[in-house]
Amino acid sequence: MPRTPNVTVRDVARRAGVSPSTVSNALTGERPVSEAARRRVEQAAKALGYSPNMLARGLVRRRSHTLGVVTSGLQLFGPSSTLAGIERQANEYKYSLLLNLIPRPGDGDVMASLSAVVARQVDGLIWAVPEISANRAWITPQLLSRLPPVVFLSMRRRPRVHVVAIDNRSGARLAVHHLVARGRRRVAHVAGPTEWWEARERRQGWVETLRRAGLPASETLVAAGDWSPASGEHALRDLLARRPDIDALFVANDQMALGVLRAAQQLGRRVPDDLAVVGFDSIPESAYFSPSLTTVVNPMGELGRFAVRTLHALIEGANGTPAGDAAHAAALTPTLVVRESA
Amino acid sequence: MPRTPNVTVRDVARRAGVSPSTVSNALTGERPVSEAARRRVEQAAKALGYSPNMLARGLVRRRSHTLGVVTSGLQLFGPSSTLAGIERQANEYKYSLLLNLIPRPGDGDVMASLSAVVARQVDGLIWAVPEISANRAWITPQLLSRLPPVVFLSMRRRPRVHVVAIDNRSGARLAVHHLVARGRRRVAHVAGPTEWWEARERRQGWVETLRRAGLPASETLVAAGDWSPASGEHALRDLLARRPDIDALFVANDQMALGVLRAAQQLGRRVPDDLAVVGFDSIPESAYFSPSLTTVVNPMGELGRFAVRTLHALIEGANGTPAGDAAHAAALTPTLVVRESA
DNA sequence: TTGTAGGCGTTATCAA
DNA sequence: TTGATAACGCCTACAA
Repeated sequence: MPRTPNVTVRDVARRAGVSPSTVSNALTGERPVSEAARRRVEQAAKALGYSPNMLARGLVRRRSHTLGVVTSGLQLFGPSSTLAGIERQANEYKYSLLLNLIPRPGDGDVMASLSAVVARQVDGLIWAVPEISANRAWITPQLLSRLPPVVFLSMRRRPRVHVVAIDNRSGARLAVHHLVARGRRRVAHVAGPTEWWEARERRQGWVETLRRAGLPASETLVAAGDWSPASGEHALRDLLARRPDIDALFVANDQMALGVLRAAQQLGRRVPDDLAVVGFDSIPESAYFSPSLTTVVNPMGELGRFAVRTLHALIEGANGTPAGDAAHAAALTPTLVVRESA
Repeated sequence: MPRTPNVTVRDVARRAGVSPSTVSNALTGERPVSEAARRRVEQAAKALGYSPNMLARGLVRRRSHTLGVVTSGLQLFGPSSTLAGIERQANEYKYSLLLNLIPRPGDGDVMASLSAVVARQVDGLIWAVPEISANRAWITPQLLSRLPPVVFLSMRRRPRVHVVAIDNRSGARLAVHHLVARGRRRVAHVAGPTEWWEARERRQGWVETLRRAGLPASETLVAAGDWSPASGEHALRDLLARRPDIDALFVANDQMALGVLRAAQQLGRRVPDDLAVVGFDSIPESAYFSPSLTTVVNPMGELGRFAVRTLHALIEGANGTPAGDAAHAAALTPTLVVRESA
């Protein structure tokens, strides 16, 4: 399979009997070109199999039409849905995506990813790594000034930074409120890892709702997992050992909820009769758990799309009217889907 | 947040008191540079916050150090695991990834994706869209000659094309053999959509194994789904209506198996006693289904890594010794994980 | 070991 | 409307 040698504007120009600039103008439509010339150029381009070199174009235009995406944990439903949403919206804007995965999202060393992306001259950057411990410490005005416009996903609001996130707290409130409204009085919580911002938010929503209802939200009602089904199983056993009286459970994600359901079955607690369970995320499988899982619908795809739209506005604003200078934060609100488990 | 104006090699050179080429050589290590010069260059680069422009470098070197990945269905476990594997291996080789998603994988119109990727001068291409109906019709020598080296994932072998795939058929054999060896005699099959190559392979493995064991593999023992849990549920009802005598089921993926388990429970068939069930894929949740699912482990991540290694060899060979000219195909073999359902 | 000059493929500028 | 020319930022001969 011998590669065809590069066909350039000059080749097309020669064949069409015009100058390189005319070829460029004809193909990009930047400036008007006579109908005759345009036709000849298009013919020549097709005949030669010409395809413009975006690297060269990017070099002179100082625009790569590429967005960098740094994310993590792609094998999970959430991050991959977000990525899919990002891609769809980027496609609509004719952006390409440069993908970079971070192996350990809790790690602070992000310089490699950062410079890889920046060196490739992306027009904007979406930071979709979840906020864990101090893995946002690198965000300084100093460093940001060397980056293209950045939109951060799933982290708490910060001054002078653009953030787009799911409103985890309100999602948790939805879930817990549903349980309380059904008459449950001892609502426990299986939390995600404390280091995760999203886990803390969901827990906070649980606390707030119980307090508001005049119900206890004590430490003994909480067990933390690591998002995995195994940890959910473990958490329920722990919880029941400490507090055999609980009658409902808000679980911080669907995977752990799956483990909870299994453990409940093994321990002879009927769901929802003895123990009502609500999850979070709404992974596709959750509708087919036994019993099917009542859960919070996390609009991950929409989050991705929204991030791209925000970034697009930032990029356009950057070299036009200096629009988006005031950093802003936006939150998408989850909904609740009620099924058998609660 | 004002963007810093571009810092170039010339700026670094001026500050370090050397020539641009010395800067280049010092930073890339292409050619030897005196220790003194190197130190001054590095200092200057750091002070100026210099970051090389990969677009410019790619233009002159004719190497973008970027791999294009075209895939589909990212919200599913398989494709996203593969992508994660691709990324990991690409990272080790210092490649960046240009991601492109195809909305409808059964569609034949792939030219947009193709030219977007080619125009960005990727050094190689991984085509990870599943083979469905005639969505490979575009693969012609004519067109391939205009593309960089391409590795195709998950499709049947073809002459003059590099293919890396999971050996679906042998995975299916593993599953069915397990059922037969446990004494099951009427083993039905919930298949994926006929249009999918992978679905046909898995079904073929089912047929082969039953034939070899002298057991029937008739049409009435097959129901096709669309990979979703809902379709699995539906398929089991159909199957039992036709053939109430079946005692085992090989399901073409874990998601459908989840639907099957649920339907079985509702219909009062005990798994595995009345009906043994084996799935395919080994999604993380499957270990926590009730009962936990015996299934075929699909090395998706490994597939991605392998694809990148293959592509890397192709790229290196392309402009060195003309190595990988003979197209080749490789298949990764799945394994079986035995749990409660069979 | 270092510097100079030229060009990678494209678009922008300016003059025709 | 068109064409020559000069960048964009970098690397690689080649010369010193």
